[in-house]
Amino acid sequence: MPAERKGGVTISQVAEAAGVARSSVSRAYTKPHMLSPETVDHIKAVAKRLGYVPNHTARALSTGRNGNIALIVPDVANPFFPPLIRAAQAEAERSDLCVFLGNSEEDAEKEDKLLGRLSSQVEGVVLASPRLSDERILAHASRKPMVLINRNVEGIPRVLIDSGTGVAEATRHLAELGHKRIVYVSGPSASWSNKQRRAAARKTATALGLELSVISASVPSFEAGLQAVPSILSRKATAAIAFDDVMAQGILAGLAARGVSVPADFSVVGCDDALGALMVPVLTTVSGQSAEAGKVSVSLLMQLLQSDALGDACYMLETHLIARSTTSAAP
Amino acid sequence: MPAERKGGVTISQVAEAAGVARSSVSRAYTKPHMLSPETVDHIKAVAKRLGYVPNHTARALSTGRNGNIALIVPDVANPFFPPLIRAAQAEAERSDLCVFLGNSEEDAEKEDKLLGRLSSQVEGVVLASPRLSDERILAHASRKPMVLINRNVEGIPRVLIDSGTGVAEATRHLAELGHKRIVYVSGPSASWSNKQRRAAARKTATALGLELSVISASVPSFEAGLQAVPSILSRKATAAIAFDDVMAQGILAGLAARGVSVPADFSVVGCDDALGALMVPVLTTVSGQSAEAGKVSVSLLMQLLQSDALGDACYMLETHLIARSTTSAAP
DNA sequence: CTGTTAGCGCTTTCAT
DNA sequence: ATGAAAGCGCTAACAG
Repeated sequence: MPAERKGGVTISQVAEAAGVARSSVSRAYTKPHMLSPETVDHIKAVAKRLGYVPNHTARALSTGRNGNIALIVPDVANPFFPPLIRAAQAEAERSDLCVFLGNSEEDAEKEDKLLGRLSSQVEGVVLASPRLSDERILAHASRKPMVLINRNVEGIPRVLIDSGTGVAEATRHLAELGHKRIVYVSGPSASWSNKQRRAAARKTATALGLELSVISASVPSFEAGLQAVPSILSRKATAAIAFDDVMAQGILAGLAARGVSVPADFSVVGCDDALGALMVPVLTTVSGQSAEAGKVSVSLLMQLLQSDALGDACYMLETHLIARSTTSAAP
Repeated sequence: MPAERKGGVTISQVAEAAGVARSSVSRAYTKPHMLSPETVDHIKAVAKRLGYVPNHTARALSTGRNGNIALIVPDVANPFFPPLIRAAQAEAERSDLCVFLGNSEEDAEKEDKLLGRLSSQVEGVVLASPRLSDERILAHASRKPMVLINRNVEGIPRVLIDSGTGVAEATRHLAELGHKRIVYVSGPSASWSNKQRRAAARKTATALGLELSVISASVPSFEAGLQAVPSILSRKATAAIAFDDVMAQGILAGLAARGVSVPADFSVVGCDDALGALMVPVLTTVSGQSAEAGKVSVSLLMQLLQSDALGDACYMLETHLIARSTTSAAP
């Protein structure tokens, strides 16, 4: 039994047992149309009887293609990513690819290492919300086909979730509700999305005559949101736009703990719609598209793998405000 | 440039450039102690200059070990799993393993396929909350080292989160609060955890003289929880224990929509503590341990890979009630 | 259609 | 301490 578990049946054994050449066995699996139907049947029958299973590794070494891709994310546990991962998986499966998942823990160095470690066994990689520098990203991209999610590096195919539009809508929404002072609670500084959101909030606020101040957090966590609350309150703001839903949720909790009721006394809007309608009260947020991003990214990667030249592909995904119950007229 | 991207530097090129044999280059990486320090330095220097990176696939073919493991879960997007995945990753990394992630979409057949597809390129697999039959699991386990999470199949190393104790505590908690009629909102029928939780609820309820009825749902989703609400209410129950936090959240939402206030009019408790304290009101739940399970499972797998015989390992993780704010005295 | 012959890039005895 | 040579299991020209 341990013998069966070890190694396994090889193509040669099948070939001998079937009385054909090794190449025929190989062809029976990869190019059946090149063999007579009877031969194929015969070979497959013998193979099955022997319990033959093609060795993926050997095939990969020979062909140079391993049928794997890597997906690297900053934090699997951040609810923004699971839908993305799920969709990417599904799309990969359509092309019969397996996916390595890498978790960088929001750390640029770790991301770098993962890229190095994984890239030797995949055909391409999709890098989601990288915290790495443009230089390093370019370096890796020059060695392996790569597509980026939520990072705008020219020359590398990328899918961008344009949360700028959604955040602008959110800001306008708050303005219309009569808010005058609002705060943007910032996320990771290396995050493209964060820069984009902050810029959109600032621009719109200025255009509308709102006062906007920014509070910084490095990691987008519930905790970070919670801790931002005293600072938010001290600025006499009546509404906050958070980098993402998780932080928004933390802000909600912090507000509740201080007896500030939402949305009566204070309005908050999140980003990504990662928590969906799971909460009570239901969070006003900016739509996410993370699943779509996951899907599109691997589909782009597929194209990249086939045509090599994909040009300077940049796929934009629209977002918009989803007004639910954490925003209302300014107190 | 595309030339650089193709293939890559091989051991032979390094050997030639360094004026040594291929085997020496190999040894410089895998058995440095067999070479003189100077030779190692020299080789590594040349290798670095050339941008040499050992080819994982070739090495795997030669050694028979690929340094990969597979982790298969029913649903990445279910908040129970991300922490598990994260912890498993981290533990795998400690042993310098890469992990393939498989998502079965709560579907037994898909799980079966994934297992087949992945097992040819990994050294072992950890199967979390499988929906597959014991037979199929055993079949796969006989071909590849495997450890199970939340599934009790004798002979296969497994880590079990004993939510029975926690659910019993929860039931007792409700009894003490004066609830007389409670309902257990069931999860996937193929889930070991579900059976265990239901059994614990039933047993404790009986012992305490509570009336317990069970409502079935096949997929543990927010939606499923939401849809269970009419049925729950029709049974005149005053409290519900849900298979997991996500369903509990759905129930909360359904209750809110019908104007039933929690915990004043109705109490609900979840399971897994997957949502942590992210919600308002904060969910009373049974602790989860999913991260610990992820960690322990790959650590067990490591042992299994080394010693082959691991005996009938069965690692139990304790759980207990976390009383927060969705439970209170019966109305 | 099918067999022969080289490798893919690396590890690993076996010599030296 | 280092080199030479033989594969790991499979695919891919190139012949027939």
